[in-house]
Amino acid sequence: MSTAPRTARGNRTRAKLLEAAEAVFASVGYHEASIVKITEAAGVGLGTFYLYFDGKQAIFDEVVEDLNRRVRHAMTDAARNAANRMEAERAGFRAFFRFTAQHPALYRIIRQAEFVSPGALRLHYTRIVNGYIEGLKSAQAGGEVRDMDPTVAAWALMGIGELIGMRWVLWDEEGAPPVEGARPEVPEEVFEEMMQFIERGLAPDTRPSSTPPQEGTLP
Amino acid sequence: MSTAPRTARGNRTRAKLLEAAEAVFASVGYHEASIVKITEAAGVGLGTFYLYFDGKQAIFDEVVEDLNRRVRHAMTDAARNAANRMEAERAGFRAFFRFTAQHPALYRIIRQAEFVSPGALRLHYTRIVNGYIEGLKSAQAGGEVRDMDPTVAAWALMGIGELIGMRWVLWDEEGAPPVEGARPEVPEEVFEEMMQFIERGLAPDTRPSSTPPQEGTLP
Amino acid sequence: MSTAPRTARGNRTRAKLLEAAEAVFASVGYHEASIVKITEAAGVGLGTFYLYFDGKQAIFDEVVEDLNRRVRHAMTDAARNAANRMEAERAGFRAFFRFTAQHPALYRIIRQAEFVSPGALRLHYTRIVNGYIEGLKSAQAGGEVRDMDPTVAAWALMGIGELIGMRWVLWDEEGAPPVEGARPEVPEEVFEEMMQFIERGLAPDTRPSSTPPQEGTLP
Amino acid sequence: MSTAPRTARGNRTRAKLLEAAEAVFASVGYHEASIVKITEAAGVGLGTFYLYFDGKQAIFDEVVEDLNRRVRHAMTDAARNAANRMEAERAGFRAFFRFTAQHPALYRIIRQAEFVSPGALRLHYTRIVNGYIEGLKSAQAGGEVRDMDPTVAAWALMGIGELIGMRWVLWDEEGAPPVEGARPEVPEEVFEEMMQFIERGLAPDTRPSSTPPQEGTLP
DNA sequence: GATGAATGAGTGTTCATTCAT
DNA sequence: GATGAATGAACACTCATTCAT
Repeated sequence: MSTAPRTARGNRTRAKLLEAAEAVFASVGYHEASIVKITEAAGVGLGTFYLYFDGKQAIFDEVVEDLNRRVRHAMTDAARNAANRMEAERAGFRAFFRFTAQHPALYRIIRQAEFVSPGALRLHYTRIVNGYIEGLKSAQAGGEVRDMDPTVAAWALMGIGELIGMRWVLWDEEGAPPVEGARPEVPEEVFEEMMQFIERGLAPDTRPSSTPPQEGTLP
Repeated sequence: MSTAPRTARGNRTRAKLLEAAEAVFASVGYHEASIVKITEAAGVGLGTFYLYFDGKQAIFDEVVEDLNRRVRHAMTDAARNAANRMEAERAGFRAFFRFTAQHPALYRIIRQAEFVSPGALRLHYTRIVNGYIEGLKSAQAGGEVRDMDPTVAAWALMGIGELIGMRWVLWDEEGAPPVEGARPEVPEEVFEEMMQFIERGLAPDTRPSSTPPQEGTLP
Repeated sequence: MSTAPRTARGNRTRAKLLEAAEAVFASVGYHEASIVKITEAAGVGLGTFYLYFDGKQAIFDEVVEDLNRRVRHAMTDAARNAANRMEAERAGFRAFFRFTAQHPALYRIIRQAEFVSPGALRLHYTRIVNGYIEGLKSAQAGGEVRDMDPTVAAWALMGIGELIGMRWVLWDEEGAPPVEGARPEVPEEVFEEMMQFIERGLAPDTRPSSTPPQEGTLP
Repeated sequence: MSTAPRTARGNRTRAKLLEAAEAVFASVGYHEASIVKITEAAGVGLGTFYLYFDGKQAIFDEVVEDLNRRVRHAMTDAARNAANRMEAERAGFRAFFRFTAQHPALYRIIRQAEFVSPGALRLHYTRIVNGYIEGLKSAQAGGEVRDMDPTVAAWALMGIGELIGMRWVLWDEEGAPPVEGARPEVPEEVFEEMMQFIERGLAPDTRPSSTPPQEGTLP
């Protein structure tokens, strides 16, 4: 059974392992990632691994957890000072793509999780989606978003972000399988088109018939 | 080196292997799927496998290829007799979800492909997206869809379908990781909400300023 | 899951492994015996082992079973043509020591079994003891052995054989730990002393005072 | 290299380790017993172990030594105030079984010693047997035991005690492999049958026909 | 005197692949 | 065309031992 580190040195070792694991999982995937590769990348002995983690699964779960926490923080931080809901949405998506660009691990690891750790996978998506849902609800309360089921909308947004990110952040132009390292973010035009699509999908109805006040301005 | 079957018996054997492989990959994933499991499921000898396929990767690629062809046929078939573009879109999505429900393998196998066979993964998405793009282009020509970049729209649609499908088709309610076997399709309300979202996102502008005829009705 | 061999070649391989395992277990003990050592001794590939046995424990159990069967056969065969019970006992013990001399594995493996496979250990002793018990019972019926609890007597005999065998068959004079290879049997004087001890322990009472009644029935 | 403790505190630590080791070896066997388990059971740090013992083997040897000393003391103490040789024998066996019941470790550890520390094993048996031999010799001098080779007799007694003890002290009725904890001693009937067997095996010849006094009754 | 983080050789086991039948 | 016995590289994981603190 692995133990939490009790010393500063132990804390450092554990962190090195976690970081190395993220990199290795991201670059070769869960199954090709051997403990030896991880410990070598971390610069520690093989046995050391088992001082801090119960096994390959365990560190994988922690990596997923960690990435999930970080991407959500990145998104909420970015959305914090937005003027309105739509600005917040844009900021959130930008942060998401930026994070993806800096941590390609996110996608690659999450996709592996399907078979490796289904629970972790669901938790990951659910947490992000829940963030969307909350945002959408308050936007609906403020009249900024039309009255649709926020859960459906949230999953739709998640899907849009996921595949747009995959296509424009992860896939290098017509190239080889993506590897680690920083990547360009989503091109501005693409981002704008995507946001237009989302905003229209969520926009409240503006049918003239439903806005009597304007009619009052008529002569 | 594998050989194309030369006899009718050989054709049958090859088909049995392909079918078995799909089932095995879908239920336990690529890495847990051993050649022995596949040949046992197919009811043939272990050595026979290598008469028809060059290896595990090779049969995996063929399974992906096969699934991709089938899901696209299902979608285009469904959309064929649609009255207009939006009807076609609805029919396509429905077909996509139905196929997913009947072949959970689709998702599960595709997600594995990221590391196993990146080329196959990209081909899969690209082919479906290309179908969307074509449809969107012709809809734009007919004025049914607004003038946005059809590629961005296509990837957005793909993402929506992917995650809505994952959430409502593959995940059993609050439960264990999805396994094989047929599942319920997406609930009607969810489908409708999703389609509303998409339709609004794609709908041509109906700004009064751009529709002078309406202005003429004013006094 | 291991499979029974289906071919003659497979049968040979399995037998080679079993024989090699007996030798390796006997010479270095269960824990030091690695599968590699066994397969090398058997002259087969490492992976081949798992075609025939489920693991180290499994082959160990089979080796114990096998040794047990053989030692019992050796004993009953030897006792078969004995004139009377006591002759049978002597023949049985001689066979036991001879077997031990030729298969030092017997002792060494059995002693290991305590922790490795307690069930196998108990079965081993119980089976041999049961043989003794039966023999003792019929000897009692014939008046050759006094009326004591045959189970207690059987375990006592077992113990005598075990430790006399250990001392005179397995331990080379004042020397290093015993290794494999044939050894001298128990010296004749020791054997004779031991049998005397046993025979007296089992001999029926011959007090004249206890049999006069029968004599009294004579005319 | 381990050091003898120099302080009272050190003495206590060493004793704790020895006690813990006996318990751990007894319950899981030599190979499953890890130094960590022992130090945890002793309530000391892992590194501390190597302050007092050179390694796993070394502490094992000490545990064997210790158990051997204690069982012999138990036996000689019990036999000390016996009226005659046979009483002493009975008392010794009783003490042996009682010790076994209270320290199942004895058997379990001894059986492991075969491969772990063959020297320790031989020393253990030899010491106990030597005690028997001495006792038998003096009994022979006193005419209480017949004139047989005392070494053979001693090993026979050892064997009887060993297997009767194993069967009735260690094996719970028809049950699972024995674990630690106190156990019932050998049932009285069994003990009595065993002693009868031994006494007859050792008893001096008392054939009336061979006793000259009777001859004197002849005319 | 005491500690526990670090190490890496060694183990059991799996499985894609080959090839003689 | 079909088979399955044989192979060995590769992996996750354990644990006795060392040593800096």
